[in-house]
Amino acid sequence: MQNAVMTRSRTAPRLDESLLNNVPPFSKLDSRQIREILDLASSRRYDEGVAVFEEGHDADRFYMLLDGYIRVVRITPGGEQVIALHIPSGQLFGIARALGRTTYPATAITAAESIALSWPTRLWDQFTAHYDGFATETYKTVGTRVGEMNTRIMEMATQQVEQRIANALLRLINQTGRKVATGIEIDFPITRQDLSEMTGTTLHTVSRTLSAWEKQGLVASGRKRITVSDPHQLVLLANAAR
Amino acid sequence: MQNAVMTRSRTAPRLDESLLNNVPPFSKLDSRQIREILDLASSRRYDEGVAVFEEGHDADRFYMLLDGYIRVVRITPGGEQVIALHIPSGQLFGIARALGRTTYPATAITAAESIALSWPTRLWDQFTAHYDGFATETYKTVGTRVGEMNTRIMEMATQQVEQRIANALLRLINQTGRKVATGIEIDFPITRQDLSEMTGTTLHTVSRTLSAWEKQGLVASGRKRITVSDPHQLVLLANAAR
DNA sequence: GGCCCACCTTGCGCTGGCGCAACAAGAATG
DNA sequence: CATTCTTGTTGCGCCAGCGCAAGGTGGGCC
Repeated sequence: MQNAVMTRSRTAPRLDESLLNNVPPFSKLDSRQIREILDLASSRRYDEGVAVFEEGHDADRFYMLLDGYIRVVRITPGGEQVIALHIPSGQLFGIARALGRTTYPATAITAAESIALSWPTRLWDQFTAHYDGFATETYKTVGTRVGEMNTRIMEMATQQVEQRIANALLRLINQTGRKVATGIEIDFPITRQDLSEMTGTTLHTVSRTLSAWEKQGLVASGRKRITVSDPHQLVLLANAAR
Repeated sequence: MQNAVMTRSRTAPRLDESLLNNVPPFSKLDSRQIREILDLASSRRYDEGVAVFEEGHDADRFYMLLDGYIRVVRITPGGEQVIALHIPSGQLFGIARALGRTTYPATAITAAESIALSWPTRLWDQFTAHYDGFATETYKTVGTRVGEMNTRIMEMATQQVEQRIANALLRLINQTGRKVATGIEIDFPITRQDLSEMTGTTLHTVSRTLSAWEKQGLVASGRKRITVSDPHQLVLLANAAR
């Protein structure tokens, strides 16, 4: 599964400081500090569908997604996948240390071709101690993700499948949407199967639901591609009382 | 809802140091440090069914549960409750700061009569900076809870109602079980409704399921009381392939 | 002791969504 | 450009679990 094409920064030209300038965990730092951090980083490109790290393995590195998208997944004993989160570029991931863990709690798979920086986990304490705002911002990230998980639990406990799919789509276009002529498109390849793994249903039901919405002009979709043309209507659907 | 009976430590005798001696976030501290921490704490007793703090309110204090049980709940716009977690004694809660938040993300309700210490949130940074192990241990707590939430998402996405109820029961007896003659009893009052709010189903289905298990001798239950007599069998049920 | 209220049980009919199955339509590969 | 693979669509039958409704039971309170 792992792809052979990769580049370590040690052999490549120095990374540009602008990469981290506007990224929350590093935004309070001055140019010298960012230089230090970049010099310690490895940079690497990942093909689509490749695992960056896997659930249960030693958390020996933590990551910062520069470009692309990451899907955080868990596999049941029975082999079914569940998608826990999507991570857009500009965010840290694989930060087991922030949760007091020594192994990764889930698997990270690229949803599109991606580029990520990474550092050895032993630098984590150094980062939190020396770099102003790093700790605070990472805990905010954790907090946001916890909030998202919480919301999903509520949705799964109380909502109908149709509402859950609507909510999942809305979350995706909020986090990773790209404006196009006909609406907002999800900016990485996503299958019905993926959506079903995000909402705890089957690809059949997702397919049927999207077909129905397409007929109503709410969405336009094709192979691995979904465009929401009427977000407002989708919000109404998502909040519809049972 | 809030109960009138309460005691602030400031007016009561000094709290005993043994209270925090074996509690993970404080276990590495010496007697002098524990004294300092206790002198800053307020202690208070809560009746069963009382809200300690509420979702969305300013996170002005953080808490340590000395005795009793806490239910962490969220309410949907439609008014339905979902139980996110149970917190047993000896754990911190209301630690919005550890998630970079300024408001509580959920409501904490006592599941039984409880006693908790609390400190103003402005002391949080002081605690994490000065007290060895405090930060590490609290992030472990966060990590554990994130793991639990994650597991619940997986269960809700992939398992049948019966398995989810079995898993919820097993989690409860692991965290808060008390050995009795006929098995392991959940150590605080719990209704079918509560279980349904933990598993995303209805009290009817929970009632039917428990009745069936009772006939098979797996559990014994009464009003607000559940005893698991055959945990092993329950584990088999929880893991049963669809 | 008797009333009331909160909690629990159970029967019955209905339906949302699943599982199966067969097929369609691009994309990728040689 | 033929073949194969992956992804998406749709019809159909079925059933787990829900909603409704009616009734039971134990505890707390006047």
